[in-house]
Amino acid sequence: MSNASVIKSLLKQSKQQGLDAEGPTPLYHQLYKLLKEAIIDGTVSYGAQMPTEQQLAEAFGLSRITAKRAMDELAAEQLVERKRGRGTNVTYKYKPKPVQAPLVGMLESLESMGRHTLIKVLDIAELIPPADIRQEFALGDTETAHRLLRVRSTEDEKLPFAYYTSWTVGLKNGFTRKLLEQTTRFEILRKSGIQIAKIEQTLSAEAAKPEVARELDMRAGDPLLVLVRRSYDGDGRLVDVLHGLYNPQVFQYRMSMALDDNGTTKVAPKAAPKKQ
Amino acid sequence: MSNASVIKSLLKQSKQQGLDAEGPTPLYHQLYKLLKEAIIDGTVSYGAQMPTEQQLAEAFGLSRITAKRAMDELAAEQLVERKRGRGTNVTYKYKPKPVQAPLVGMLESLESMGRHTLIKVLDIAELIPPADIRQEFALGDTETAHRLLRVRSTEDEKLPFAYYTSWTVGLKNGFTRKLLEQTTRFEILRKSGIQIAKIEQTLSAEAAKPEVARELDMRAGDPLLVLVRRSYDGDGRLVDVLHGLYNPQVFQYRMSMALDDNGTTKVAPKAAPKKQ
DNA sequence: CACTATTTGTCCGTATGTATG
DNA sequence: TCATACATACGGACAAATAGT
Repeated sequence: MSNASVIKSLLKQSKQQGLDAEGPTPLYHQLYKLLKEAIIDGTVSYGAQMPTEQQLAEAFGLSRITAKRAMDELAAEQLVERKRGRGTNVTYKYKPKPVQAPLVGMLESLESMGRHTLIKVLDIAELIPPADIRQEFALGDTETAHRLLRVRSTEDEKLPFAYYTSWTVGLKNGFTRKLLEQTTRFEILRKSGIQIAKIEQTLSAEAAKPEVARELDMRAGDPLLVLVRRSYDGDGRLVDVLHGLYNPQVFQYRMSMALDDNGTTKVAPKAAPKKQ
Repeated sequence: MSNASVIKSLLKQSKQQGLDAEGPTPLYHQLYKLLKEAIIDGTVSYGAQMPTEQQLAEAFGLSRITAKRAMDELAAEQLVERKRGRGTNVTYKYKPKPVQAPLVGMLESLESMGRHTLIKVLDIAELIPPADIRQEFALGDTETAHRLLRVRSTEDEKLPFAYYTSWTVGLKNGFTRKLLEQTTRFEILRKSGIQIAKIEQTLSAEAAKPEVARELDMRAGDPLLVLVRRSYDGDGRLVDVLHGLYNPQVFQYRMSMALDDNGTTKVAPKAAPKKQ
């Protein structure tokens, strides 16, 4: 029996997700959901024979009718085909997501990726920052800083994938739209006499706010990859805070490490927009 | 009427989540869940009066008995207190999470952080992987791999912050619970004759599925930081795929870089659970 | 004190859905 | 397919506690 292993695999799965006879959701629906997942994610593949009603009933400890109903629901959605005397076969074709193409280019820093991406400047302003930012810079209640709102997208597909909010102190002339679209922010700082000596980066995740979701072509509440980068000058003073919000569908942060025998690591971070 | 606004808010919520009379899960349970969320996240606060059974019934278009049952379930969990003639009041105290403190400790790899954390093994199984994993390992339709489900939490506060799913091929004896709780997975691989020579890590973000949310004490749909790590042996063969899902409230990935004049970087990744 | 409105508690009868053997 | 048991959901009716007039 080739499907003996299939049943076994499903059973183990059920221990995790649990078929709960006590819970409020009906058993046939729990089983249906479990089977559907196994089909959708390709655990049982196209054309494969599903377990029989009898086998399911025994394996999960339910009656045959309950197993039948679960399978009927699958059939109603055309995920399987049922034939009297022949059994039930999967008719859903699992489509693997386009494999993550090996990353192009290699970038030392998440933000300095001039070539194949496009920057749109949403806003340039010098204003009083919110309390948390003021505290980080140790600014007084009325002191100002330069805030930038920008969106980065792929040049070819015009697919927006990053939303940046940055706060900078100690700028003489501020930013201009033209400068920002041509050169990097890093360069502008350097020309303004500010030399970055150290950066601290933190990666996290958060839900997209509506205004960000709109710009990134996502829905509010969708998960975002978050990069917070604090840049310090030679004297250890914080001069810039950057919040980068990335659509994880399009952009991922990637790094590769070679291990020697001790387990010591050599790290080489890379990052790039994925190919669709 | 002071609770008019509460009802209004709940109704809007219901349009979001939707009370579905057709669906398989019973109405009283759907309503119960909706109300519970509103209480847990502080939408209706401690001591506040809940809508009456009559109001709920009208607002959601159900019978009083159904509304009553939902409220009774809340009372059974001591989330509310019910008194004849007086109504139903919230007895759950919403606790806002304290502000994130700076990180402590330093770790070479996200997974090898033995000291101050605790691992719980949810499941050990040898089963047929879903198609995407099978493809990565180049496995046939019936070949199996070893799957581990684990949860990592802080030792002191017992605060779960990471949910690991890992797939491993080429294991002789599989894993045992005892081994996993004592030594690292990395060690077990080494003893099984598998030497890891290179790893590839990708950081991303995704929404929490219900079974993960449950283990991490979060809500389904909440954003998670995702680490996917592929480990290769000396011959460049993929031997292990690890999916780490991290609660970003508790855990962040941090790295620090020193810059020289050229902009060349020396990277030192660190990661640690935050202090509450 | 009674009277009333409000709100929950309890019970009935009925129809439909779920699950078993 | 059938008979059976139990859960869900509805509408209605009445009782009991509470608070205000």
